[in-house]
Parts: sequence; structure tokens; C-alpha cells
Amino acid sequence: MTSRAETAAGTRRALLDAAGQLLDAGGEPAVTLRDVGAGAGVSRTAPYRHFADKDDLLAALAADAWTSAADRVRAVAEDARLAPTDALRRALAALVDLARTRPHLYRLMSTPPAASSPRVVAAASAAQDALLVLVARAVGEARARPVGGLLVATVHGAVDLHLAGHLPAEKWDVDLDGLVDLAVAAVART
Amino acid sequence: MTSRAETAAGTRRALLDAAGQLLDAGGEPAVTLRDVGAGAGVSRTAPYRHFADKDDLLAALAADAWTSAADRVRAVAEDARLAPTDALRRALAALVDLARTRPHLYRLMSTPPAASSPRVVAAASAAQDALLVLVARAVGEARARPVGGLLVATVHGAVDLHLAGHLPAEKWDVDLDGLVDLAVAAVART
DNA sequence: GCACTTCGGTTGACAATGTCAACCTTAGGT
DNA sequence: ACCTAAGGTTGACATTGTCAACCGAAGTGC
Repeated sequence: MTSRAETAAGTRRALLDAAGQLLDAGGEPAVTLRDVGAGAGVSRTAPYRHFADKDDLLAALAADAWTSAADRVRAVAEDARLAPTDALRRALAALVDLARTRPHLYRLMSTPPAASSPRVVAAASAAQDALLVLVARAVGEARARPVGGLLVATVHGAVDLHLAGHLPAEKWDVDLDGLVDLAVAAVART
Repeated sequence: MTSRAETAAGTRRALLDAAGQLLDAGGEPAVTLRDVGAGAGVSRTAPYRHFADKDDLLAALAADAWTSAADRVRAVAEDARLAPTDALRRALAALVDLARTRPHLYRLMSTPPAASSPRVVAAASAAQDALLVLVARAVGEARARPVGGLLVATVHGAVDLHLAGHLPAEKWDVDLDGLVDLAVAAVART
């Protein structure tokens, strides 16, 4: 019944889940291969049967997160009742919510260790494509690309500064949500 | 001649310099206390006489960098010949240049390890204050704060995405400099 | 049906690293 | 002329990522 491939896929997912939990609980330094193995019910070096090394495991975690984020954006896009601007707002809110709920994961997604992990970049790119569709609906195909870039940069920047504690609301008179709203409003005005 | 305080300050700076060089050369994982000590001509545990631990050393490095960045922004502000918008552009260009020249240092500044290092946040805040002055000159005191927040978020976001490889110019039809220009233009239009 | 391969998994071992403890040396105050 | 404390050193240790050698059973070819 339990074919080899099935159990293998099972432990692989268990490893990723354990890594995600450790990441949420204690940040990247808490993600140790030993604890990941223990959390998945296997032993220290088991991860090496599924990932090249620790960075590869973290990259897989980040890539999976991007893929699921892209799905959420696409789900918003499929709700035809939403006005373009509202859809955009909701899609971005999903990203912001992810960053708030799982800050360490968001950090991992936006800055994978060992800089150039193509898998993560590709998965993130897919999410950006999904967002681009929404931007195009809101401002038209012609302006979509540069405006989308600006929007993505602003939202990511606001989230990242917020997470780093570099965005005190009292200094700027706006908080994270306020900035996202401002950004969307600016886009809508275009 | 060489009073104790002088030599101490000397090694402290040497330690920070060595750490900075290692950081530039190989990123954060390359900054090992042993190599920092060696680079400064002292021995492994010498850093502990000047910093509480490794994170503290990195935080000091980041804080120093923010302080010097703030100085550069203030220097731009003192050049009275510059039109407000041009001054803003030039100050932001200095930040972008820092990020391009020393990407690992920029990363360290914007995301210090052990999240809440008040020294770094305070130094960054000073740099933001300097920028806020320029924004106020460009758009007036009234709107300066939220607009400044938006600008800071956008520029940081663009830089951060760029460094992570998440900002392919062919997808968005703009590159890093283009985004910064767009952001400043949007601010000027306000 | 059987030998063989391959894959997921395990334990043992090792080098690198952050960090503490104990010790030394000497500038600078009393 | 002492003595204290601060900067510095070496020794030691626990943690961690990773490799090598080994093992058992699921697949595979005959």
C-alpha cells in the first residue's frame, strides 16, 4: 500500500512542515537540521536524502510558500465580482497578512540564503505574474508593467521595513496598512 | 603616547573594519569571529572585549553604516544650490549606491540579525530624519510625513527586491534606477 | 521465484564556529 | 611602589552542518 515514493513524499513534506514550524517559532537560526529531522520523526541526516543541503531545504520552503501565495492571488483574481482596485487591495492584503502571520517565512521568501536560488526566484516570479494580471485590470495593459513594479516595490518595502522595526508609525504618520492603501490609491489614480 | 583608551579604540575600529571587509567579500556567513580577529591582527576572542557577542558586533557595524549614510544625506541637504527634487534624488541615489556597492552591508543594515537591535533602529531613524527634511522641502511640511514614508518604503523595496534578484527588468519594464525615478516623480507630482 | 540494485534511512565521525573560563600583562590611579 | 581592572590570550566545550560507511526493504530483470 505504502509505496516507496509515497512514504518518501510523506517524509519530505514532514521535513518541510517541521522546518516551517521551527522557523515560525524561533526564526532562521532555530532551524537546525537535527531539529528538523526530529520534528519530522526521522533522524538528523535524513534531510540529505531529500535536499542537497540546509540552504536547499530552506529554498524549497520559500519556493513552496511563494507558490501558495501565487495561488491565493489567483484565487482573488477569479472572483469576478470584485472591482479591479478592490481585487488588487485584497491580493496585497493577503501578502501583508502572510508577512504578519509568518514574518520569518516572509523574510526567507524575500531573501533566501545563498542569494541566488533559482527555484525561489522562479516561484516568486509566478506570484508576481499573478499580481501583474490584477494591475493590468486596474490600470490597463499599457501602464501595467512599470506601475506594477512600483507597486510591488512599495508594498514589499513597507512590509520589510515594518518587520525590521524601521517603520515607526509615529514618525511617518502612517502604518503598514496605511502605506499599502496609499500605494494602491496612487496606482488607481494613474 | 598610546594610551590604553587609544589602542582599545584602535582595535575596536580594526575589528569593525575587518568585519566589514569579510562581509563585503563573502556575505554574512563569511564573518566569523576568528577571521574578524585575524583580520584585525588580534586573536579569536578579542572581539568579546569590545562587543557582547557576534550579533552585537554586526549591529555596531550596521549602526555605523547608518550613521555615515545619514551624514551623506545631510551633506546633500546642505548644498543650497540644489532644487528640492534634485536633492531628494541625489540623497536617494547615495543610498542606492551604497546598496549596489556593498549589498551585504545594506542587507545587514535593513535586517539586523536578532531582529530588535535598538542601536541599529536608532541610527536608521536618524538617517530617515535627514531624508524627511528633504521631503518636506520638496512637498511641504504638511504632506511630508506620509509621502516620506511612501518614498522610503518604495526605494527600500526596490533596492531589496533588486538585491534578491526578484526584480527582473524585463518583467516590469523598469530597473532599479527607473523605479527610484518614478517614485521621486510621483512625490514631486503630489 | 530469485538475485540484485537502488533508495530512504541510520549511526559514527569530523571540522568549523560561537562562547565561556582561567590566566596573563600592563597602563593608570592611589 | 602597589594594586586594580581592562585588553588580550590560550584551552576547552557544546552545537551544528556535512560526509562516509553501513543497513533494510521496495522494485526490477531474468
